[in-house]
Amino acid sequence: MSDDLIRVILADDHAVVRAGLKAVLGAAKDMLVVGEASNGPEAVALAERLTPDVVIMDLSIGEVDGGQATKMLIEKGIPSRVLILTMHPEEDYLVPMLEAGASGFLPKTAADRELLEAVRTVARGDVYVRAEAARILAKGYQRKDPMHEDRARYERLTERERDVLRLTSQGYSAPEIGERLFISPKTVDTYKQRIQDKLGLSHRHEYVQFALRLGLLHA
Amino acid sequence: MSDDLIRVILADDHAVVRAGLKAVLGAAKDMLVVGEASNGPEAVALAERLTPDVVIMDLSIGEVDGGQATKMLIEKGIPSRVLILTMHPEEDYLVPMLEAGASGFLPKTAADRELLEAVRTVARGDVYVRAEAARILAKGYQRKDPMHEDRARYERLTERERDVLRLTSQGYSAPEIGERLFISPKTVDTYKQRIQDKLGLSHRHEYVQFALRLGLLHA
DNA sequence: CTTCCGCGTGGGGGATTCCCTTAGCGAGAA
DNA sequence: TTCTCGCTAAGGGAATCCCCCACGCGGAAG
Repeated sequence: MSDDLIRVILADDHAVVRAGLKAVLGAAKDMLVVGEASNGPEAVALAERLTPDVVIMDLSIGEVDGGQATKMLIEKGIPSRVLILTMHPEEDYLVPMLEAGASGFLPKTAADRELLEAVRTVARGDVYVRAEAARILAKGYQRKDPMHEDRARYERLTERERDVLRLTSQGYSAPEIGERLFISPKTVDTYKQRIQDKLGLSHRHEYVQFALRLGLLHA
Repeated sequence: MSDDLIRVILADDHAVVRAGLKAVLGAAKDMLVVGEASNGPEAVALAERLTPDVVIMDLSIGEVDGGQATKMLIEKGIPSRVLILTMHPEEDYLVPMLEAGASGFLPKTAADRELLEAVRTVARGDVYVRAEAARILAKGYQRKDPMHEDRARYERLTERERDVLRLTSQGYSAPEIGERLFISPKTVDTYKQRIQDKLGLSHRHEYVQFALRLGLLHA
């Protein structure tokens, strides 16, 4: 196995990026690009067929993102390792990707030799994470929990309660919300009361902060 | 001039992307990559020194983005053409970039030959825009004006009025804002009245929408 | 087959907030 | 000086918010 070439699939929706990766990997004598995909499902199908050693995966490749594609690979039992290569900084995605089953994480700002080193590392079955990112692994779990708590509490809300939470955080008053949902303003009041009981949100600004954290606004 | 090589500078903070561009452009007999930069100021300095025919510029390259770097090139009177190459869709950035002085705009999803065609087009002094993006140019100006109007109106507000606008859109009530700014709730009322006079915002949800458009939230 | 609970729906009433008008004061411009 | 601009503030009626309570329905537990 150690004499064989490392077989690699590239999954990125940017043609220039794929070209760049092919150029870099092609210069290495111990690697071979055996396939390319421009979206998530394509990458999964290709990996299932070719069972490469490594899949180099971008995070934002169409509707099915790299994280979902990675999970699919794991669930299907495909033995390929996944190396996440993205323009997003480690802070936001490192931990979720490793949880999804990725074996390595590298920002696109990385130099060529770092990429080759990462590919070889994950091909060996090891996990590749940059030294600077090690701190994230230590700290990251602390600030991910409150986010998950928020999300979990939000999931416990009723459909109507979520409507009221969203609209209230957008600045609508109870009568205005009542018009939109075709219910009485007093009913809206009731939902606000329930939201307060369930989430502990009392003032309106807490609604806004909560909605901002959950990404409920900007819609 | 038509016999000469098209001299190109690459400005992108992603090493792999630069490698990819070099690979693609290197395959073309009529082009030559004469320099690389990984951030905006570096790109400007390099272009000033080498006066290439084309600068291929990414939008998000550090603190000084591609738009600012493009403006700097224009202001310094550097004769190089700028081709914006980005992962962002045309809808959001095409018009602002052309206004900033760019000669071309291409998403990174574009194929190799499209990139070469774009480089040759801007090197000739023409403007390169994809066919699908022509629609944006027709429609874009209609929806960019209100944005500029919003921004312009916001600039006309006084410091205190902006504070109240921001805090109100975050969901704070007049008494709460008064506490934060160390003024009376009634004074906050006054500012809200002025904001309504100047911006025509009456209901709270209009505050939120306005602040969302202006990017005042998420802070 | 009851009983119970979750969910959507509504009301009453006191406290609070909002909206609109009016106004004083200090600093810089005309 | 006089005028304008920005920051400050109050009064009062209308609207909203907050908290407690109530009803009907459908599914789950008993």
